[in-house]
Amino acid sequence: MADKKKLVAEITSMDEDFTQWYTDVVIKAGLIAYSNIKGFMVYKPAGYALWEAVQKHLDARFKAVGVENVYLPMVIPEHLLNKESDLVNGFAPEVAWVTHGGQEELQERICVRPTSETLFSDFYKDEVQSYRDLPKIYNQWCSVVRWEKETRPFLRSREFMWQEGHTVHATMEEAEERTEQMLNVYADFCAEDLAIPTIKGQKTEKEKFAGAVATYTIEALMHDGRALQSGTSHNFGSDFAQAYDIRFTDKDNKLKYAYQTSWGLSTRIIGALIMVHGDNSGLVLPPRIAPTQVMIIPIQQRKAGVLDKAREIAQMLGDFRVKVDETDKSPGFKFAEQEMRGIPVRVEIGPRDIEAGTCVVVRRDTSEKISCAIADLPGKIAALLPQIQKDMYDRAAKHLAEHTYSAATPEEFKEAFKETKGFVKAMWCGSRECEEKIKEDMSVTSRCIPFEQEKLADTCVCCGRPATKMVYWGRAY
RNA sequence: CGGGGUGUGGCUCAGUUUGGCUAGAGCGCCUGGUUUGGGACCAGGAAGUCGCAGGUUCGAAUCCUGUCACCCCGACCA
Repeated sequence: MADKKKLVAEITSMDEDFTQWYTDVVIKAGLIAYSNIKGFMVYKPAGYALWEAVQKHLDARFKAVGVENVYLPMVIPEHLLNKESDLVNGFAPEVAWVTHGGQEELQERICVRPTSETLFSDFYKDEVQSYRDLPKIYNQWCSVVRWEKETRPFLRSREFMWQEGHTVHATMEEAEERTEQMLNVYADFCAEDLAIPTIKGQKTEKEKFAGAVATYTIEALMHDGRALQSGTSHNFGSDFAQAYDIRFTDKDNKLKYAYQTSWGLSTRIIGALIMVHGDNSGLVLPPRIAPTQVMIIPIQQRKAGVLDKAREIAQMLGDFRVKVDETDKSPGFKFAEQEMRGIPVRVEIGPRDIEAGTCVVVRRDTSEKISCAIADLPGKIAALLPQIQKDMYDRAAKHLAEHTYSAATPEEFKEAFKETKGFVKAMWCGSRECEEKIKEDMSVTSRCIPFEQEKLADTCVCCGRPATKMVYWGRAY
């Protein structure tokens, strides 16, 4: 896609400056407006519609595996946050504090949730008494605040929307099963709805969530070769239960600590959507989540019958999310506009077509133009949308495969990151020292220990000692 | 938090070095008309406390001091 002719001016070419390209797309596609407060974004209709689509699909997948939605407070009193030390240490530098209520200074300051493990734990403490109360498979859709130093639309904002699932179980096995199950839900959602292939794996001790026993992740590869953590699922074991005193009486009449998990996916995924599928003309949306799937563009719309025909076609395509661009702009402007916004299919209809009983169908992802009899259009679109969805996934998967490299020796490892942009698979001894040294020397981080392991060599690419795991390394957003 | 940069109509900027007359341009916006198969054209119009505060001066967008915000590059993070 990168070599495709740039059809839209005003968007910086991604080969020239990927960061600027990203910002241009976000703005020109009408997704975001900057607010007056650093790191807080306005979601414009096109941007919010994407989040609504993500919510709709993901929520349906949650419901299918027994998840129930709840809503908890957005603020946490300090003493409650302080109960779990790893969590506090992990998030302390970036929480926002409320110190006053009106004019009065509060006795105890309260923070705006950076994540809700503490609140859920405190809630479950009273809610869970017996094994009969378990499990609880709850989720909430909300926004959280983390006072980041550097911010970017979708990828890192100080307030971001997400869902956070929090579960309690009677056994470690059940918690582990749920942790893996939810990671799979995320991976399937990314692959099937967003057309984004991901690598499933486990975070290293260094990269795992503060307070977790194990963190699983799906890692996606952006067009510029950088990685993006796209969803995470944590198994907390009984650590939080011990800190927050979540105990229940089991079948054997013994008092036991419960086991917990949490899992989240945020508006950051929209950044992935942009950076995996976008091109130099702007956004490219997979049909399944595109708020508008088909845009009908009338040509010479003032001529008698043209607009009527366009509306008639919209009626015919009632099974799809379809719109007619009736604005009084020139056709060229409209084409460019719809391309920037990433609408999967464009249908052109003008006097010439009407006379011939045809229309022109154009794919956003390939720019392919197809002439189609108007009568055949519903069938054509019905076949085309899934085809585009599949092709987009295949292209992204091809990009991922072509930008994943293997390194067996330290030399190969260094060489790989000198030239290549993407993931590098390499063997690792499992020590934190090596992980830190690699980060220091090459400014890349371990992305995950993939579930699908390969044996590339016997020794660690850093220290030469016997290797225990194969790890994906990369530069991350 | 360290390094660099920028604040002038909605947007992108010129003007600041060397203070001076009524603060400009392009894009966008509004009105009317002509247009329409890859970002149309003509005519007219609206819109700016020059980031904010103080100072120097007969006079400040321009000089000085302070301050705030934002952007980029690092360290930290979904």
